[in-house]
Amino acid sequence: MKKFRAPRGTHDVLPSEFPLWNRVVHTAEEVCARYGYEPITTPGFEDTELFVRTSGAGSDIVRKEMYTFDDLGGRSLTLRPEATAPICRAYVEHGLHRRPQPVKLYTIAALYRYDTPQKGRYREHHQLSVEAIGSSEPALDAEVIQLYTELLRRLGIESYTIQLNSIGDRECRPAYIERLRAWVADHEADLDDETRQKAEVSPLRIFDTKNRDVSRALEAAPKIGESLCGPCSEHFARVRKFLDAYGVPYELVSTLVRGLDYYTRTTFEFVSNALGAQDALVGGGRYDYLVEQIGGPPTPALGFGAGIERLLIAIQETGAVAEGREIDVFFVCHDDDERREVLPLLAELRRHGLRAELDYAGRSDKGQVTQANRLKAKRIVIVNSVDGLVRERDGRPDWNISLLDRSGFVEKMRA
RNA sequence: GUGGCCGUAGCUCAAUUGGUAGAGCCCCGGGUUGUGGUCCCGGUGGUUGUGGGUUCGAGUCCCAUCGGUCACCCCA
Repeated sequence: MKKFRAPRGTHDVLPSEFPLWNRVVHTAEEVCARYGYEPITTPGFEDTELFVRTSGAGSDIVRKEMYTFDDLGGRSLTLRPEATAPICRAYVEHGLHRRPQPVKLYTIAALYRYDTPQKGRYREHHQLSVEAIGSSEPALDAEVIQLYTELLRRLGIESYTIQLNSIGDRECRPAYIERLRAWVADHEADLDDETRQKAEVSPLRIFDTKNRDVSRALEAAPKIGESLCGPCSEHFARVRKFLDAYGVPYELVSTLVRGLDYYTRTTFEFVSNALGAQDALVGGGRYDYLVEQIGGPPTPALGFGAGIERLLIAIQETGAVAEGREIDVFFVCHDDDERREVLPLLAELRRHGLRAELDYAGRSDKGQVTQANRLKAKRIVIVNSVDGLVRERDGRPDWNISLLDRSGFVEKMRA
């Protein structure tokens, strides 16, 4: 018989992992709600063209990471590799641009990328995506970034650095890219093949190299920051001032770019040394042309994606553990007569919000008590006909209780 | 897609120069105990990731493949 395993790069979230998982998810939802972001859910797959057009044919996602398939009706669909384009699609499709702007949305969803798995990188992973659509205000950039610092604070994650940059817009970036390509052409001898190729496909990313010599050579290359047009430059300056006002520390990284084509102006990443090579806790930025690119009105926007699995790794690095909810009452029964006596009480306790259990594994009396202790039951009720011997977990003396008075029973178990 | 390391019970690991699989934990039962977390006894559980090959014989050697892990690439 073939043994099945979770497909490569995917993983199960087991019950023992849920307390921590839920802590992350619930905290994220609460923080988003306080900042005025509303939940939205989009389909797990979309028209392939949506991602190709927005991420860019030259992006790694489109070139080699999409789970694309034809459905039985001949449609080309793709498991969503990122959440921003789908949310913008929904924004346009449902006329959210007619609502008061900006529209602030968030979602927590599984994303799919066909990539080689390693620590913190999975083929199916989950992201908190926060998107603020319909405003170019620098204060909104600062809000989105500060929101995430607040989430990290609530989760107890302190060891990280915020990297910030601006990559310009369609006014200033094309001219800059021309200058950069020209510089690369003049300095080919000092660069490697990889860098020369990147200059063609994705010129902004040439700075992201591990080659020391290339890196040194590139220090003399023109940087986007020096080439920003007036409006972009002013926007970036105001973003920084607002971040300062929030008291959010950041470092300017002139080589920080994004892998997707739709980004403009502000880009940022939070990096953590707890994560190994995949060190980004979150990545995001502005995408002022994305909405109109998919058929909506010109609509400035920004957002970020934060990997839930990476947050979990970072939290575990802090040594934090989350415990599941304890059992309130565990009934120990010998036979069906006693079970019939107990079942109504079990239902009654549960109806009143208590977590009550009994044995379903055919355990011996001793085994049942062991099980109760294992579940950390606060109270064990050892049934003996219509009475029960109540044993307190905290060591207080045992006492007897009647099983006949239901409401009285609930009262005493709540005490 | 590329490279390094790794792959024995649910978990953590052992198995002398290749000789035919074991321990602890967990789980179940029994004993002791205050019908309890200690202790003692017993039990369930593996075609050694999978498929080939070398050999009288392979967990141990070789090849392939799958998976894990770390790194490159890129990112969450």
